[in-house]
Amino acid sequence: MDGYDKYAFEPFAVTVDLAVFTVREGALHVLLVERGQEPYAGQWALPGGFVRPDESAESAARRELGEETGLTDVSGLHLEQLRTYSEPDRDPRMRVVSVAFAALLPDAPEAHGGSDAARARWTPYGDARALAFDHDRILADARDRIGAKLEYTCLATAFCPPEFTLGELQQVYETVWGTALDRPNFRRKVLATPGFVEAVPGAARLTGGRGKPAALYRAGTATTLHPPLLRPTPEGRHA
Amino acid sequence: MDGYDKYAFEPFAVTVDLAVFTVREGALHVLLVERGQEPYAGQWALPGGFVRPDESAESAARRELGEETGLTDVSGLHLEQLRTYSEPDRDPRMRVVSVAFAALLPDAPEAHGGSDAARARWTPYGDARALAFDHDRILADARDRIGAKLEYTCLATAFCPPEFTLGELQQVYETVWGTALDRPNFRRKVLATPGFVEAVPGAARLTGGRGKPAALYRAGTATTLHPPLLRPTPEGRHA
DNA sequence: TCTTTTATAGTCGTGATGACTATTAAAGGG
DNA sequence: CCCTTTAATAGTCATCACGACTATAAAAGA
Repeated sequence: MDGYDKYAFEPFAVTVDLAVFTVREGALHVLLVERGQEPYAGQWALPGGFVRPDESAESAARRELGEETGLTDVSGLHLEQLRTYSEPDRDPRMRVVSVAFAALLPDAPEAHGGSDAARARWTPYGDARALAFDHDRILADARDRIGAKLEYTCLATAFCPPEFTLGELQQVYETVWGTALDRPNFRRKVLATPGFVEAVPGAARLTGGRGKPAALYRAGTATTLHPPLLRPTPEGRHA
Repeated sequence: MDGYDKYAFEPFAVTVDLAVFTVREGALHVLLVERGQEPYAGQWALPGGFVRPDESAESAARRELGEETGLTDVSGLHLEQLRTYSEPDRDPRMRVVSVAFAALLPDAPEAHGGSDAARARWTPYGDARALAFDHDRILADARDRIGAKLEYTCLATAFCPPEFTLGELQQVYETVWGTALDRPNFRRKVLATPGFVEAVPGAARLTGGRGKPAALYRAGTATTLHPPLLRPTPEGRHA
């Protein structure tokens, strides 16, 4: 931070880009917007925008999250900074440094498109390819991070509505990781971790299903998982 | 990224700040520089500087790492992006967004101070307080991250010279975590993890010690620890 | 009523790990 | 030159977490 007058510094534009995830119909979906102008006009991109003079990147990200999802209250949603992308040529017009965020939504309300980008749409993760700028990489990094954090945090409940069944929670893991989990073992692990979930006392149950109704749970107060809930290893040795 | 012409955007200065760690004499040390000018003149700060027009934040961070440590070759050192700090008031003069990095050094060569900051010094982590700007927080975040990554990565070898004993490796863990570890158990765990370390075949040994000479090891090819090497939990339940 | 479906309960064996004890190989002091 | 100190290395043992199962319960639909 020394040397403000020793080195000239170029002014940068600073933006935020958001990888907004939800689990819909057993598949991981991500919110994309269609670009209306060059460069990459007509291509899909992650929602985002410029950081304004009076706000931090976190504030800008949450503001954009509200604008792009059309939700009126985004204060409780999980939003975390991923990393910053600053390759000199990542925007063909000018020097743009982008702070990337990942957001997790429980339900999947149809995107209505905010003032900034009217054509926002939920897209299955696998279909989100050939995005504008370096957004393919940002999106892949975001998914990697979320998948890894499921192992050692209680983050999975951020994908769930306020009350949920253990089956729904398990489906979050299976969807993000792309692997099947043993149901009794998953149940044992979740219930054995204090503060991960807490039972809804009213013996409530979920309607609509075919089999035995499932008990409802709420997210607990714990934030980390000790010991972690490791995803099954396709190859290699260990536990 | 839409709306380049809809919203005016303020130009930002973009800097990198580095939390450079090493283990020296059984204590975690961090590289600090003394500020020569306002604001915070005379106070200590993390080394860093402006990102230049033709380089990414990663390039700038590695360049600064070389300048501040005085090392001629920093290409092999561990350097990772932490997160970006962008509070509007973090620099009293202007809007500065800083991308923070953590770097790990094996040996602790006395800092010689580069062109940018002549007064770089290794400081015990506990003594690094009241730093300029928001560097107290950056430094704390950096230590948290490094400590957490020791659990599930092979990062600890980045603190060690090319050849090291298991005792030295254990001291890295104990120093960063601030806890004592059981030596036979640590040894069993490290050797049972394939690719963490590999024995130096020449039955080499470390000189200078008092007791039985220790075998030497090199860093292996593995990067992650499965299952992780969890730090002992002071409170609470689990493994 | 019988089958299907899903949630929940429990069992069993193995591997990882915390807490130890024992042995080996050096330095240093008397 | 022995004997103590120091540190590395080699075990042992019990507990716990977890993967792989099997069994039971409670609903919907035929």
